[in-house]
Amino acid sequence: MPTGEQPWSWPSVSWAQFERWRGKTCAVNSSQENLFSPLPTDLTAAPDASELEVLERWRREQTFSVVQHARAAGEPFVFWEGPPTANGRPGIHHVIARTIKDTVCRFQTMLGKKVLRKAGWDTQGLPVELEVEKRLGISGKPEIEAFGVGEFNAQCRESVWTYRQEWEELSERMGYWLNYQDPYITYDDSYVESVWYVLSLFHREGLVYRGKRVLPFCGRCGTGLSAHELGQPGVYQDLMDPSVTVRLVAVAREGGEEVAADGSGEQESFLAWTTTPWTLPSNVALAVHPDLEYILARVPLPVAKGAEPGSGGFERLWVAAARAAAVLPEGMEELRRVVGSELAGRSYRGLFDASVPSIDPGAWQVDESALHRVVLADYVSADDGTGLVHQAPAYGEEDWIAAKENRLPVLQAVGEEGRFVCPVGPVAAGTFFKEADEALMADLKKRGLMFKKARESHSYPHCWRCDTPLFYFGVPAWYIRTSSYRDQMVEFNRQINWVPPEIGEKRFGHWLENNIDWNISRDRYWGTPLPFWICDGCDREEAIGSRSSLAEKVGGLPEGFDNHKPLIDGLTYACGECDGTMRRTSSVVDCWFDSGAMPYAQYHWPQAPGSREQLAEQYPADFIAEGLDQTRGWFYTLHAIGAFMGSLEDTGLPAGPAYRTCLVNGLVLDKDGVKMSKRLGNVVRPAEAIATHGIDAVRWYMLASGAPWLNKRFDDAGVLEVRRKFIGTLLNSYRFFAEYARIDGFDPGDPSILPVAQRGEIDRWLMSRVQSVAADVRGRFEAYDLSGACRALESFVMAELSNWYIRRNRRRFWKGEAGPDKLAAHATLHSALHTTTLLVAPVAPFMAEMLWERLTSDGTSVHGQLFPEAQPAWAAPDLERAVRLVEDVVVMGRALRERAGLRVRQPLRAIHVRGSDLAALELLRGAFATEQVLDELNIKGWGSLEADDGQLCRLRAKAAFRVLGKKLGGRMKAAAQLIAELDPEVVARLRAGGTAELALDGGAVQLSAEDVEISVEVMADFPVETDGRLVVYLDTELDDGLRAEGLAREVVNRVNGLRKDLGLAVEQRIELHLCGQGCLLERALLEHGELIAAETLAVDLHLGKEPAGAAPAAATWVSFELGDAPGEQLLEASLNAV
RNA sequence: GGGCCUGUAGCUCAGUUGGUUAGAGCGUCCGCCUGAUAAGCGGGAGGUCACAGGUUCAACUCCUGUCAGGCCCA
Repeated sequence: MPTGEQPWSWPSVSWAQFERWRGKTCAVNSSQENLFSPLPTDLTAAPDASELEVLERWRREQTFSVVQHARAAGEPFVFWEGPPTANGRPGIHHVIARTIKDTVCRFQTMLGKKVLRKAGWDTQGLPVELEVEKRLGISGKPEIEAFGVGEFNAQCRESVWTYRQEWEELSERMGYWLNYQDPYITYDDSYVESVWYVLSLFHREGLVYRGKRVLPFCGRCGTGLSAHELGQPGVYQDLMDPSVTVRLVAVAREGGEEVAADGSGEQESFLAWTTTPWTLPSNVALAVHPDLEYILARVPLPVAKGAEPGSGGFERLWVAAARAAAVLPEGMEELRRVVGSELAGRSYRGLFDASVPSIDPGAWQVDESALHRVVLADYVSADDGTGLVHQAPAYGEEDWIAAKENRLPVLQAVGEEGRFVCPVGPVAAGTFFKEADEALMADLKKRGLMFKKARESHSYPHCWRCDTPLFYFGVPAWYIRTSSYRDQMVEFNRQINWVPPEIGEKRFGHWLENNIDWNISRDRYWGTPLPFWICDGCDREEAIGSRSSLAEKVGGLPEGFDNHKPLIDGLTYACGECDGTMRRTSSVVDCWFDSGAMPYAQYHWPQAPGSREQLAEQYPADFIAEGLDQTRGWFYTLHAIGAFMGSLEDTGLPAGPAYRTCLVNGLVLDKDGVKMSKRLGNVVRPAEAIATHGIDAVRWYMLASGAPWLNKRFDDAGVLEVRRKFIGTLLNSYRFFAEYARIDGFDPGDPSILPVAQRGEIDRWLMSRVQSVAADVRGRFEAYDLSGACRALESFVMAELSNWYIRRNRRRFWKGEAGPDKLAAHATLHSALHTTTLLVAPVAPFMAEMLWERLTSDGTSVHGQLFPEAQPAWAAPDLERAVRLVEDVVVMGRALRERAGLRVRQPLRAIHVRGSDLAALELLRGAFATEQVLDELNIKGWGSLEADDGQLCRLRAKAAFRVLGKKLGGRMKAAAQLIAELDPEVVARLRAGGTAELALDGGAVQLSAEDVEISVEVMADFPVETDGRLVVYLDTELDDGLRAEGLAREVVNRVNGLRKDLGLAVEQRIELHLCGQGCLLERALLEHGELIAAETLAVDLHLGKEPAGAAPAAATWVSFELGDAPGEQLLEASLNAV
């Protein structure tokens, strides 16, 4: 196979295999040996070994490749694999996501589509670095740099493959077909180069800017911490911190000069509260909520103990109305009350005179006149503090956002090492931030600006490495201006088929609507280096989109250059527009950008030859599926990058969402609904679950037990139930079929098999059901309703195929000689199993393969077949309706037998049915339904089968609320009452298509048949059963003839039990000796000998204990007591195989 | 603190554009059937559809709030 022609490469496959799989030559290995061969005996009890054999066959015959080749010309169905990190172990939660992905891909392949399944690995980013730090016993950026970035990155590159084998083994074992021959690996030079190109496009379009990012910072380690690190245990510790409320003296600004706020002579101040006094020198504004009420209060100045309050004068303070009682002393007087928005723009005097350096925020143009004013912010609340929030944007995320909106300057008194960079009042430059609090507070107190001082305990983050208290700090960062095309992303999101829809509308939709610019830089080592060079002279930026242009700029790449730090950091070149040198910014890219760029980078687009064509075919994705936690992760980054890429003409990509359908799965919890964790020891290891139950059962359980997006409790008992009920029943259905098909040498290609249309009703019923179920399941898979498809199949296999068809038709398979009816039974069951096998194949690939192998024996794989479609020619809606009716009647008949204490083996004379539904009665009267009802219930005939006669039951009407509610509205209740009271004659007239008039307030209403639901009400004084539509009762009177026949059936039952106990093969003929005592039993043996012989496969039946010495002397006689009265009817039986 | 999801029988889950006896399986008790079945069938017991309001002729279903569990973010 010339794989080189393909843009992807599969392991090579011989043409013979290829052709054989496509079914062109079936001769190879297609002897009939395998046809209908038994399933492994331990398959049900221990499926693991059998599944491994299927795997071995797939491996040997390279089934995956072969199927992929067979679809190479098919219409593409684009699936993208979200890359896992290989330095984490795969868990049971990965099994559900992979089950979903594999099921959909198998289904689409069975629709004839070409589905590439390129594996991917996420290999860069902080988690990898942390793992390596741990392994090396080093911690923090300074130690990494001391260790050597080159060697550190080499270790990272190695480390990501720690569990690669485990991942690949899990994928293979669970039947997740993924092309691991040619995966995308995010650290590959080719991948990185594509990411550079994508970044260069963002830069080219002016969407990249340098800003600041406020993040928790460890002054000792000199590094910011990620959200991930903040989530480490022990990070948040309770700390006693000062809790201070300070006065910020209000001033008016006139011509740039500060003047007192009003002429009263009383000082007017804003009160602000903080637990981080060290940020006060960096204060730039006060924030109030625009809608919150604030008051200006007149309060007495503090006085010495014992002095009269107010004797020291008064001051005026602004505070949120809701906080006044908590913050202000008693005796305050409210002077004014305003909403926050009215305070906006008021000025106050800074707390310290120090000249604190300001930094360039990058993301906005600073308005210097905005310094030390009141600004508005929605996040302010009156739950604590004073309702006026001190703003230090260099040290707070929310402060930073408010500063951006108000174009505030950013003051930064504390630098990167956590030390003051300038002297502030009593605090010397170089003081550690935590140690400055006391001095700053003393200074404020001395100057009368301290309103209240306390200490309180609160939860504060510490560095997980060195336990140093963290502080929030603005560090330089690169951003993509995603907010500039937010509306486009929102619009494209509406075109995505989210399963379930609310994720897209709400969780993802809201997130997009509140989109903020994407910080793409990380000050780390193991990642895609940002391809941005900056001139150290004129600050000009350039983005470099490929290795070749980099090589051109710097005059050739050094030996061993691998697209990563540290070598790339040394590559500089002359600015050309000034005398400066272009140097790369030191950051690497957020690894989420790597995975979000996989649609392009997985094909090394656009640098690789042919990659443009590949991308054009494989973009956008038809389908992706991952866990809910990817909403703000992969789902977002794919979308954010895709929306941008589609907007550029030169990419040739369509403007629209990057993926059309996104199926989201929930978490997998333990059986008690608790998150699995190593600590609790409740982690389910995939390998163990698979070894115990087999993967098919696990896959089926994952999909069938509730909607995929709901959290799933993984319970062994649930998997066991799937095995016992669904899988067990399907396999046993096959075992039943195969056993008799082999005995009879059934050949599905036998030309004398009757066409479906000429078979009996029960066969046509099953074929009708088969094709209905095929259509239903196909539709559900197409709509990504995977659990619905599983439920439909479970119910079909268990209730209809096995419990109804096979149970009702058993005798046709094992009784009598070959003939057209037996052949039809074989053909019908074969065909039902054949279709069912195809239908379950996407979910249970191993079981399906085992069944397919035995049902067809042509050497093909079920996974290369086409998915079944509805067969309109087989549809028999009347038969389907009839069987539903039969089941209703049978259920009622069995209930009546139960109440009368009459077991089913005892024949009864008659069953009577009354009903309101004339069409139903007509169907029941038909030969097919009659036979089914009478046979199933063991009754000789219909006693009566009629419409109600007003004696046994009465016709009743109930309002059809759905229909009438719309017409009548408020008069519904009255109408329902009147309809319930309608005379039976009126109801009969309605049923016959007539009309009736209802006298309602506000005018009479004409009723017709569709306005009511007609039922029957039982009036009988003897036992009947009803479902509201039919009324059933039995003729329970027995005569000796019926009793004798009942006994004959008991005899059959006992003899067959004997056969089974003796371990006789099902087709084994016997010689049977029976001896009965009791006149009824004797009569039964005489009258029903033929029945007994036929049902027990007795070729020779002898009655009596010593009939001419036919019973061998050594015969073992077994005796049974039959009948209701003990000892009355005694049976002795002996049998021999012949 | 914010956004979102979930809450239905002892357990696991269905429940259609709101429409009148809220279903299934497991478990449990009683009975039955069985020559494929580690299965199946019938019956019994088991429900304040988390709670409280509201809209409506009508609410498990729609709206508001509360509570509980979970996820994501802060």
